[in-house]
Amino acid sequence: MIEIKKHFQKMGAISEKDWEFISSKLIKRTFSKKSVILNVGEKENYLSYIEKGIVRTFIPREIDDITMELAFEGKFVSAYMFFLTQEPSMYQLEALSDTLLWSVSYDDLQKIYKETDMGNAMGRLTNENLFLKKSKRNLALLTQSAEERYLDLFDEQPEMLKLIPLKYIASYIGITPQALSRIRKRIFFRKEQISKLI
Amino acid sequence: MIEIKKHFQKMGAISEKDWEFISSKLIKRTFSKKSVILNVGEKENYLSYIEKGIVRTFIPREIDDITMELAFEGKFVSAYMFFLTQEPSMYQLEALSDTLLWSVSYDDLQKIYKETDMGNAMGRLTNENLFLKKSKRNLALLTQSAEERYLDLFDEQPEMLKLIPLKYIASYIGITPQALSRIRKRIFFRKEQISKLI
DNA sequence: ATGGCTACTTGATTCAGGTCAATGAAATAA
DNA sequence: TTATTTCATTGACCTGAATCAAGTAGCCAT
Repeated sequence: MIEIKKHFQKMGAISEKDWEFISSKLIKRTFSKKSVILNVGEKENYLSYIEKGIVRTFIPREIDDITMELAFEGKFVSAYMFFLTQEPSMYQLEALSDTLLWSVSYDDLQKIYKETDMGNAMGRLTNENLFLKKSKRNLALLTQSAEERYLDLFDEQPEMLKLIPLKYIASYIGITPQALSRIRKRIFFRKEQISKLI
Repeated sequence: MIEIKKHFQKMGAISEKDWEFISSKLIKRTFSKKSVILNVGEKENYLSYIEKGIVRTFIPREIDDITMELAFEGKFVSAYMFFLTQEPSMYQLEALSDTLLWSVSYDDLQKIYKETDMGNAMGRLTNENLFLKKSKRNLALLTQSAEERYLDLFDEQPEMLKLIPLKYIASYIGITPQALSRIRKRIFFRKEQISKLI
């Protein structure tokens, strides 16, 4: 819980009183590897901070899921779109490894917004960050090839990606596992060609 | 300016004092059709409410621009990603028709956040809406075909789209004008077939 | 250990959409 | 009004990634 406090303090000072109120609303939740955190059709009642683990957000489909998000330690996770609207979630959330979350419920978050001084400012800044993240993903989907998106993802999350099956990564960058396999092969051969020249 | 006040009042009550402060920061800006509102490389200093007109946000490229957003009357517009980071904008903003904006500068908005009671709450809610919009676009890009995206856009913005050249719509849904032309033809022929059956 | 999953790779084929090029139709300027 | 640019359509061809199908390799679980 100390971690999450630090996260907020980076955004601006929190009074002891506010932190006491906020922390009293945080619920500790644990999930074992491969367990479901949220099912499709359910209401997303939580916004959660990942203390430990990896969470995949996806739209389940018969043949091929669509991975919307891969979230790592130190980040927030939620079917946030459905958390905000409180409509049934189209997304499923799943722990890709043993996971520890600190979660705040929708109602409690509204209380935090109302009753703490920093609540709305924190909320605004958190939303700004989420907006930036979505915007970047959007930009990538519209301007980059699948290969570029794969290489960028690798730059950003080198170690974490090793822990995630390739099929989820493929789905996240918007292609099939087969296509990713071919892209990886192509990248590998290019690297070989270059190393021969040296 | 009355319109924009109404927009905020929908989100929650504003005190007269706060509204006075906020409205004193609003700058009226007008742009004639086809004029540039923001150039690439410039700092995006404004978040603007569109009282009249249509604004296109795009990444200019030699052959084909990439249209990131089409914004209509009653909505906010900004190269918001670069407004938030205050980094040079990758986006260009252009008026597709004669346009009237009410703009607030970055510094003034920070003052509004600090000095009004409702500022952060408004900011949070505005950011939530922007996040939802981006999320929906993301979802559409990942799950729908170009044809589906075109039909959906048509459902959402039937009259406004008539005022926009097809090439911008094509670019917005992520395809070339040629591809859109073929999609439209296909849709048209399908409609003909159906009407023959009746 | 071994039988059954699941993940990954590879090949063949198909398809949506891109690219290049030409033409017609509108809008804008002279 | 006519000239010029811009926009939309159409055709021929190409390409990246999807789909279908088969095979291999690692990973549990009994």
